Amino acid sequence: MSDTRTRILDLANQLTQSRGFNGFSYLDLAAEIGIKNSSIHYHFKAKSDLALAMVEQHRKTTADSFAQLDHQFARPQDRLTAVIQHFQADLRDGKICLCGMMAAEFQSISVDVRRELALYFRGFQDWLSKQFSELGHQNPPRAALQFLSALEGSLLLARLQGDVTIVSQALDGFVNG
Amino acid sequence: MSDTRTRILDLANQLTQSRGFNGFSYLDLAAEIGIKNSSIHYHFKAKSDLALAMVEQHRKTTADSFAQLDHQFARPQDRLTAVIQHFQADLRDGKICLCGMMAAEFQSISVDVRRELALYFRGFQDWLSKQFSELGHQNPPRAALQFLSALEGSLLLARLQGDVTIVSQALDGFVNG
DNA sequence: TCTTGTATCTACATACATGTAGGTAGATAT
DNA sequence: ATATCTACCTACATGTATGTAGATACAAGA
Repeated sequence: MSDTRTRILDLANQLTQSRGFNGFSYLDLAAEIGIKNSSIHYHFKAKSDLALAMVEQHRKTTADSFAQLDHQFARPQDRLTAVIQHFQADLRDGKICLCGMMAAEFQSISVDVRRELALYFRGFQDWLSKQFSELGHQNPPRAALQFLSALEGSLLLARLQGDVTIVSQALDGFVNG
Repeated sequence: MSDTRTRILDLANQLTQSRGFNGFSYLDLAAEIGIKNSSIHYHFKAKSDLALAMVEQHRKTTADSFAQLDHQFARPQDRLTAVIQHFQADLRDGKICLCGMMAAEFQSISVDVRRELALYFRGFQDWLSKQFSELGHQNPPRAALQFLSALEGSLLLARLQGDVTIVSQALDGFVNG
């Protein structure tokens, strides 16, 4: 895999997180990377192929991150806190969850990408569920869904209001009391 | 105010809720209404004017709806349930919260529209806060923020997974237990 | 050396989005 | 009757998005 391909994916990731997948073009990518837009087509024939590659890659790196958190922190609360801080860090650059962004663009994406997105959220929810299970919650999958929903929604509100603490406010019931 | 202007606003509302504000064009509006795209410009000089008019109108109709719920239902729980059912009804047509959708498109909208969106969410949160206050919550504004975040996030997840019950699952802690 | 693959390029095709300029037809007001 | 307003129109300008066709430079393998 060429370095250029990686650079395209990374840049597309950033732009999707800030502007949405429909918020940038191959011309934007090409200009920033310093090649021609037809060269982007060489790596990703259609933009929908780029979308699929992005979500597939993001699913994998996210799974890795979860595995890493599992052995980095002994307490589930600390893992959840780390997750929250991760999203807050992106938020400071105006970036929100890649897959949340694409979920908002649901109508314009292919069924392949939709399926991949659904798998991402399922993986996220399953991992959260394990954390709440360890914490002794009576209904871990439910708690996981509530955490995930609150996270995605609060990211939208926090960015709009320019206040990253909105995310922690929306989620503090899960990691504390 | 002409009937055409109203039809434009209504259609733009529906399309924003399903495809996002950047997911339709003046040509789409014109084709559906049966006029030319330049006639849309007559009513809304620029697309950003349309955005502003939409959010302003939505703020007003939402405020009216809240006032109506207040005297239609005696118990705050019933009002919250009605709100949830309202969003679930839209969801069955593939439509999610107008302002949630536009919040996701944050980067591409003008500061005027951003301010109007922020006012919408503030109004929503304030009303929710009153409900939780009546219910004896210890921190009503916090509960309101959590409800609102979970609502917006669960709409994205529910639409992606094609399961409206995800919304009630994400919010049942607020209206029950 | 010849062939194949990789990564890029130039040039073009097609479509759409956003708007502007200027005209028209009918209603209303003076 | 004349002037103005409302709501629409045709025609066009400009820019952008997505993508294709075909050429080029260069490296590696048979």
